Order: sequence, then C-alpha cells, then structure tokens
Amino acid sequence: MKNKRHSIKDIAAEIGVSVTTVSFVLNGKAQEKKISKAVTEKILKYVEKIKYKPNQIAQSLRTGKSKIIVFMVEDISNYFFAKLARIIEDLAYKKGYKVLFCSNENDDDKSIDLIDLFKDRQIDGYIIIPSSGIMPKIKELIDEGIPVILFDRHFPELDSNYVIVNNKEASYHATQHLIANKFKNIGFVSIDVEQTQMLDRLQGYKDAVKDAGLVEHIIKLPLQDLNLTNGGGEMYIKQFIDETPDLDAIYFATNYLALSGLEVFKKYFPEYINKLGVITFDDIDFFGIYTPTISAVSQPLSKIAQNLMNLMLTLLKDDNKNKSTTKIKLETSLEIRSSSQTK
Amino acid sequence: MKNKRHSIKDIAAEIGVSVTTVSFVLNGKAQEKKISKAVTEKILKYVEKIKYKPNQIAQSLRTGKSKIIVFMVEDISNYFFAKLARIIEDLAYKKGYKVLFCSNENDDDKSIDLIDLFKDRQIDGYIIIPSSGIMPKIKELIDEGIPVILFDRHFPELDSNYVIVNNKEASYHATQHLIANKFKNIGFVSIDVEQTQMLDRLQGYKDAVKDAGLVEHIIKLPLQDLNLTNGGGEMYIKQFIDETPDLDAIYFATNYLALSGLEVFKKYFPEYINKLGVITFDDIDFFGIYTPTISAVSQPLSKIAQNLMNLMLTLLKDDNKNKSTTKIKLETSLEIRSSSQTK
DNA sequence: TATTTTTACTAAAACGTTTTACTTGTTTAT
DNA sequence: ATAAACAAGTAAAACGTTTTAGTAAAAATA
Repeated sequence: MKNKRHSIKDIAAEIGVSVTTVSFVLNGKAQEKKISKAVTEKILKYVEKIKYKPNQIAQSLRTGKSKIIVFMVEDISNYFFAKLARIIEDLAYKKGYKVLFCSNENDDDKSIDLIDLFKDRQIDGYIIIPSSGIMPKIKELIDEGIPVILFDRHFPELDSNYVIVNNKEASYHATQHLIANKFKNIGFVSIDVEQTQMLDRLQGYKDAVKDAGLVEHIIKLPLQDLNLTNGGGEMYIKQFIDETPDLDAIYFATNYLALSGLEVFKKYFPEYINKLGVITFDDIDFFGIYTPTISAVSQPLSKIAQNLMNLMLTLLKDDNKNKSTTKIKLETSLEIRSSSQTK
Repeated sequence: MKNKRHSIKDIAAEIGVSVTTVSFVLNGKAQEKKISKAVTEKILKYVEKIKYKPNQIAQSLRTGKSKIIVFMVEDISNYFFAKLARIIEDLAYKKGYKVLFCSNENDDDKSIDLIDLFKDRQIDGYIIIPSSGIMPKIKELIDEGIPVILFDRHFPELDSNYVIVNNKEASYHATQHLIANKFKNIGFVSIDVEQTQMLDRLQGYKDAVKDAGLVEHIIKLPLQDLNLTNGGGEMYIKQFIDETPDLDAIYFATNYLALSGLEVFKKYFPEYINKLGVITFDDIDFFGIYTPTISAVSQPLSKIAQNLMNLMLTLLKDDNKNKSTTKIKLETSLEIRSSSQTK
C-alpha cells in the first residue's frame, strides 16, 4: 500500500547517473556544473513523470533553512490578528514559505517558551508582536542572525526591524473627532501595559484633550487576571462609567475593549449607547453593522501584511547580513460612521 | 557572536562517551540500555547546564516524524475557525506538537495544492475541513497510513475518521423554535454546495417546515464568484427578501451568511430587523451584543477541539495501524436570545 | 606531440539524530 | 575452571539532501 516515496537515489539509479548529478539538475545548476543537455533532460523528464518532490526535512537538515516562518501574535482568534494571519498566509505560501501561527497571550513566559520551542526547528524568520518583557529574548534572536520583525509595537531601546502604525497621530485625530462633535468628557479605556502602541494611543488622546482644554478620564484595565481578548474586564468598564460624572464619550484603545464596552452598554446602560460618543481603535466588520454604527481607527491590514512579508523576504534573502534595520510606520484611516454621534 | 548550537557529538566529546550513549540517555533508555547511573547523571547534568535541545529536523529525518500537524479550514480568519484554531493550538503545543494552520477557501485546487506542499514535510497528521471534490486526495492520504480527521463535514462514501455536529437535529430544532414563535414564512439562506453539513442543515429545516405544514423558502448563494466568508453575497440576500412575499423570519445556515444578512438589513431594510425572526447556525460573541440579540445554534468549540485533538493523538500513537475509524457527532445547543423575536 | 583547459560527471563528507549489531570485561552458575 | 549471562558501553549505518573536491576523457593550445 504505502508506496515508498522516491528519493534522489532512486532517480540516480534509474537514470544511471550519480546522486550528485541529479541534485545539480534539480537545483538548476545543470549549466553551471556542466551537466549535458541530454542527461539534464532525461532527469527532468523522469522527475516530472514520477512527480518527485524533494524531502524538505532532509533539505533543511543540510541547508539549515526550514522554509518556515513564525507569526506570533497575542491571540490568533482575535479579529485583527486573524485577518492579518489570513493575508500573511497567502503571501508566504506564494513564496514557498509555510507559517507557524501562535498566540503568546501578551505573556512573557509564554512567548519565551514558544520561541525556545521554535529554536529547535530551524525557523527561518520571526514576525512577532512582543509582550513587554521579552526584549532580551528578541535581542538573542537578532544576535544569532535570525531575521526578526516586530510589529504592532516595538522596543524603543532596541534597534530592530519593525512595522507599526501611527498610533499617536491616529489617536489624536480620533479624539479630536469626538471633540469636534461637541463631546466634553471623553473617557479613554485602555489596558495597563507599558507598550509603545498603548503609550502612543494614550498620548494622542491626552494631547487632543489638553489642546481642547478638556479634562482626562482614563482607565487602564489590569492585564494579568483577565482574559481580555475574550471579553473580560466588563466590571472595570462598568465601574468606570458609573464613577465618571458627565461622561459623554468613550474612546476604546483596542477592538476587544470596544466589544467588552458594547457588552457593558447592552447589559447595564441600554439607552446610553445612543447618546454616547464612541470611537475605537481597530475596525471590525461588525462595527458597521451595529446600531448605531461605531466609528473606528482602521488599521491597513493588507498594507501591514504586505510590508511585513516584503521585509521578511528581503531579510531572508540577505545572506550578507545587512546590519541596518528597517522601521516602517503606516498610516491608519479614521472610519467615521455614526452620523448620530454628535451632540 | 553566533555561538554554534550544541549537538550530541559535542556532549559526547565533553563527557568522554560515545554519541550512542548520549542518545540513549536523552531518550530515557538509560536503564534499558544498561548505561550506568554515574554516566547517565553526568550526561543529564551537562545537558541541563548547556541547555541542550535536540535538533528536531535531524530527529525528523531519522524518525520520519515531524511533530507537526496540519489544521486546514476554509478560512482561518473566520470567527468559528479562528476560535477553534486557538484551542487546538494550545492542546497541540501542550503535547509537543506544532500546528500549521491554513485556509483552503473551500476550493478543491487550493486544498490539493496545500496537501501536496505538506507531503514533502513529513506531516504527522491532518485535520481537514474538506471541500467537495477532494475525496480522492483524502483517500490517498489515508491509504498512505497518515492520520486524517475530517471535521465540520465528511464524505458519506468514504470510511474516515471525522468529528461533526448534529446538523440536522440542530437545524430542525432551530426552525421549530421560530415556528413555535408563530413565524409562518421562514426563509432558509444557505450556500449552493453539496456538503454534508449544509445538506443536513437544509434537511432539518425542510423537515421542520413540513411537519408544521408551512412552505419552504430557500436560497442557495453561489459559492464560486464571491468571497462569502468576507461578506459577499449581499445582493442575493436582498433579492431573496424582496422576492419572497410575507417573509417573516430567516434562518442563516452559517455565521458569515448571518453577518451578510445583518448588513443587508442595515442597508436596505432598517426597520425590518425588529419584526423579523432571525436565527443562525454558529454563534458569535457579537450576536449577543447586537440589537436585537440574535439567537443561534452554538457549536461546542471546546468540545470539538478536544475531540479532534484527542482523536488525533490516539491516531498518532497507533503505530499498529488500527484500521477501524472513529466517527464522532457532537451536540449543539440552541442559544435563544431575542425575547422580542416572537409574533 | 605534449601540455593545458574544458567538459561531464562522481565519491564522499556533512547536517544531527536514532538504532542495530557488535565488543569487552565482569559476574554468576555448573 | 569453564561456560553462560550480564553490564556497560561503542562503531557504524541510516534518514535524504547539498556541496566540496575530485577524476577521466576529450578538446584546445603550444
């Protein structure tokens, strides 16, 4: 039943040449290595006929390249990451790479465990959303000469490749939009974490509020004890709303916070949503279907994926170990939806 | 900089024993192979110290096992699959397996291409949502003795392992729920595809409608020319609503059809949603936040993942090639939400 | 004609494991 | 005292490639 797979040796035997010759031909080095047209053709024909495909594992062992890249995000089931993954997948496969997706839950230990696991597997490159405390581990990878791209956030003290969006500007702009619609007490719902993307979003909000002469209302949900990306943290948001007098608008710093927020509105303040100004970072199809529709800062998914993969591919090609790093900052767009959301 | 990775050979040299001995110890065969306590300890201590991790690639080449499983779905960015992926990921990593996720877009050619790609990589097992026409390819895998589990749907003519849910019963029950709430003209929105899960959902609907003495209203969106899982097909749904007189309820056969449907309501029939009875297969967090909340047939994500992985692990263990297949059918639950949705 | 160059190929090492089939020295049983 | 059993290992093949360093014959050059 199990008709053994063909190996180069089989081909060599069949054609009556050496393994070396077959390998040269298969790797397109026929001319360079002076293999005759006749033999080359014969090999190619036979290979075609038996549909021979080289054993990637053996290739990896010999070459040290696995043709696999790792894509590590907080939670692969989160809308933003899942969509991105889908695009990355296509781009990678098109270039002959496979992708190992994994979720680090924004947790240092989990991230480190994962990276260690992958190290035994000759991963060619890493695309990582880093949790706060893994800078040393990232540095370790970089020092070993392995291509690494951070995204969504980065470590300012570490000179690395990264792809991010203009968080601060987008955040400023989004807040300004609420202000322009006459909202006076804008709450900022975020998570308690010292990561560049969050700090920048916070800063954008602060700047806008300050420039308008308004006061800040900020809550940072604790990350540790709740599974935020799956809609925990509702209690905190409810409390925040309860305790902030005159709150008339809310800006959520991530899509899952917004979802939690909507849940809170639904449960505890059903009438609130129509008076409230709402805006959120990260757009979801959903926000356009919801009533009222929710305005959102939309990250350019395709562009992010495209930039990540293009950069990764050049890094993979760069055997010369080009020491300069590439830092990419992409523009977001403000998706303004609710005409109702003005005072 | 790049401090070379340790190999068994290095360890052997350091300790002053043979590579064989080290390998035996590392594989826990010290006793069986009569390696002295002293040597064993010395090796383990040293291994611990240098944090040696075996090269998985070399292991794979030698053993023929890659410790990688493939999880192929329609679209990894779709809510249902993404959630499932997240759970599968955890279960697999816990058992020392890595998971290659990929999306076949319910397309035969894409599926076959993917499987062929994986074949060069000694994948240990496959969990696949099969598109309609890949039965031969699946059979090929099975015949080669590779563990395969189908899920979500299966091929009745093929004796294979699979994990599915009670589509027909769930569908009957869901339709009945609408009927119990006095809806008389229930539309069934589905896709035009001959797959067991869809056929069963259709049959459940038909049976319920028939048993109640009502008439069927069915639309099957064409799969080919639209990217359904990303919310295409709205035109078809609009037309269906326009052309079906007295339609007072709709049952969507998948989550993405429901999302498209909601979009249609929003755009073209904004007042409709509150009078309409709506139910959908596949539950999404979202449906609980929406106004009105949407009732849904909820698939037991955790249980599905658990069953898939447990089954996969036993298949992977089964070197004896147990020829009997395992067929699992799980119960869904009807998540009844809208108190408003009654006439 | 003798030497060099080129053509067309190949043997063998290497990648890092696992595993089979020994070996050598020490006990134990007879 | 001798054979059998066991303890504690080891050498080498194998997995399927890629690549280095050849070789032998033919062709070109002097």
